[in-house]
Amino acid sequence: MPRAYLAAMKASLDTVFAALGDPTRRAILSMLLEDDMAVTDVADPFDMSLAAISKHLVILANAGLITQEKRGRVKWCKLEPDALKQASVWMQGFGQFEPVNLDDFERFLAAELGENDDDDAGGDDG
Amino acid sequence: MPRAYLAAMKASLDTVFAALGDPTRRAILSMLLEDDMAVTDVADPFDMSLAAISKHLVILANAGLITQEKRGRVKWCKLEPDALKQASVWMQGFGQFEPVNLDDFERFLAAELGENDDDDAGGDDG
DNA sequence: TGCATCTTCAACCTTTTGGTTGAGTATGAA
DNA sequence: TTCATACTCAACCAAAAGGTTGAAGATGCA
Repeated sequence: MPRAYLAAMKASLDTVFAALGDPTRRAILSMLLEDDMAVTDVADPFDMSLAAISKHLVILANAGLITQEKRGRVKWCKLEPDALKQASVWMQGFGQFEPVNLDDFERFLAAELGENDDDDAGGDDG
Repeated sequence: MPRAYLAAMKASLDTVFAALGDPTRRAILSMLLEDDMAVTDVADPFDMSLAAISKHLVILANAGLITQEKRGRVKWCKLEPDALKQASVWMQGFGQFEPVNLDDFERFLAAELGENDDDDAGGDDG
């Protein structure tokens, strides 16, 4: 098999993309965009046991997408966006996309919400 | 749950990232970077049945990452890099990465091969 | 010490995923 | 028509993923 294909099969990309494949884990990453959080607080908005969230966090940590640091009883979770970089490089290699900025990201989120979220009555800030 | 998290859970992102989570499927995408291919030819380098590859192709097509067009007996598979774009936007929203160009991509592939592939004697350029 | 809190572990369950095989369909060629 | 090629379908299987529950460690507090 040609060598570039081996690179595409690299394990680290594997763990990153597999981690991103689960919607709960992507939601967790989005939450951590705003601030570091304790495991309990990460779990809070989800309709799922703490143990399940704990497992998701292990998967994210193994992929390098977050780090966890215990201070006292509390284990703090921190987003590590650098781990996304190699995956991003891989993806952009395909499309030669133009660079994307935060504006694009926010517009993207807004568009997604417009499609999805019809219980969002009002509260639209521009 | 805050609205941005819902966006992070969007189904289309889900299918794209889940599709990318499998190393065989990423390898297929890499192969299609070079040229459109028939299903049989896609399957050829893999140590796996044609039926298995056929299923992978369905997953890639459902994620919008490829399209398939039947001409005669042959079903041609074509890379659709645009589907990667929204995933790329999502990822870049996290890191505010600098734009990446094809050079970066190739350097990335080279570095991966350096780590992995020790039958690669020489060819190390800084 | 005793108790509450934060988190993980272990055992278990169900569903999904990724693979196989053999048969079946569609097309092309002789 | 007959045969070969290109691909998919259906049934099945094993392993992995994602969830649950209850118990068990750590740690902090009174």
